[in-house]
Amino acid sequence: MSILFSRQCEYAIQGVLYLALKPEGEMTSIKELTKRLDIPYHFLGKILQRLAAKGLLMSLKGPTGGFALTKRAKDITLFDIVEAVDGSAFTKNCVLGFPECSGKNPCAVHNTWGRMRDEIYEMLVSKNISDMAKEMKKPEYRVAG
Amino acid sequence: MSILFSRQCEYAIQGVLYLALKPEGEMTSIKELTKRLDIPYHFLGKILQRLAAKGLLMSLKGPTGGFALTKRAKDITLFDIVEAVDGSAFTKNCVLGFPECSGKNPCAVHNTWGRMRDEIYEMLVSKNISDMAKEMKKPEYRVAG
DNA sequence: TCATATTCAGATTTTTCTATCCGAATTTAA
DNA sequence: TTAAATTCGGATAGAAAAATCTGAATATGA
Repeated sequence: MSILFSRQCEYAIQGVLYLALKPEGEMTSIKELTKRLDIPYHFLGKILQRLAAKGLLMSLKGPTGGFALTKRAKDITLFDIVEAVDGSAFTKNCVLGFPECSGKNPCAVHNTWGRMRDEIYEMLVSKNISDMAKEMKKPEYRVAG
Repeated sequence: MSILFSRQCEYAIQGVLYLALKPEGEMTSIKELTKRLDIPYHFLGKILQRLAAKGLLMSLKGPTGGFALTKRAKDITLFDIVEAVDGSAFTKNCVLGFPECSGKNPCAVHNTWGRMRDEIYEMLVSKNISDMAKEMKKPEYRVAG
């Protein structure tokens, strides 16, 4: 079970991190991505199409075609990806599910969770994709096979 | 979309918080609960049955029947409920979804998220249901209608 | 005893998310 | 020009979660 993000969103993050290690402008095919990461082919295709539609990725058909980042990896944050795929519901909704929870009518963990939510948000915007990908020793070999 | 917990779990928490305001030993029917909280009748029934099976609640059939806490509200934490319904997957899995993420092979937010996860856990075990329910001005009237 | 109000158990439906399939459009390179 | 490799678009299937339905069992009180 996914924790904070939908599975789609996790796949999107993993894919973009992989793309971030590529030389700028080089195209990467879904085929290569799904071979290295452990993600179903057609599902990842859909996800990358969505990211392309949102302007995060560019795409090219034909042999030598594939996907690439539209911006430099330095200028992309985790939050950009999460927002594009899952939206920003987690910044708004009550963590206990009370529909009317708010500052004036707080649930019992409203303030505590508020601080944590801010920390999570900070985590998502603070690091860029380029640094993150390099930080992980071998993001592309994470999955055995 | 729910954030950290499944919808079932959110409903369970809301229900138990409501029960915590009742005099010790008093039975509360699903009917009353679903009238005050905004939760589908039969779904809540299933959830309370599960909590009863796990030993958190007791139940009684017939008129004047219903559900009640088995322990004093002071001795129940949010974590007790979350664990009973959602299990403890969120304490284990990688937040970015990398299947092989671990201390030796960490993803780019492994340590940061680890700290946050611990804080969340701390939040779940630190407060008891009794204090929480009282803290909220009127947990039972949260939902308009 | 009997009508009523409840929980209980299991099956079923609905909705949402995940994943797959297929054929068309596009691009490359021989 | 043609074969091959890719993305694209839309439909479909499958799985999981959420919600509903139905009838049985049980308890209450008149």
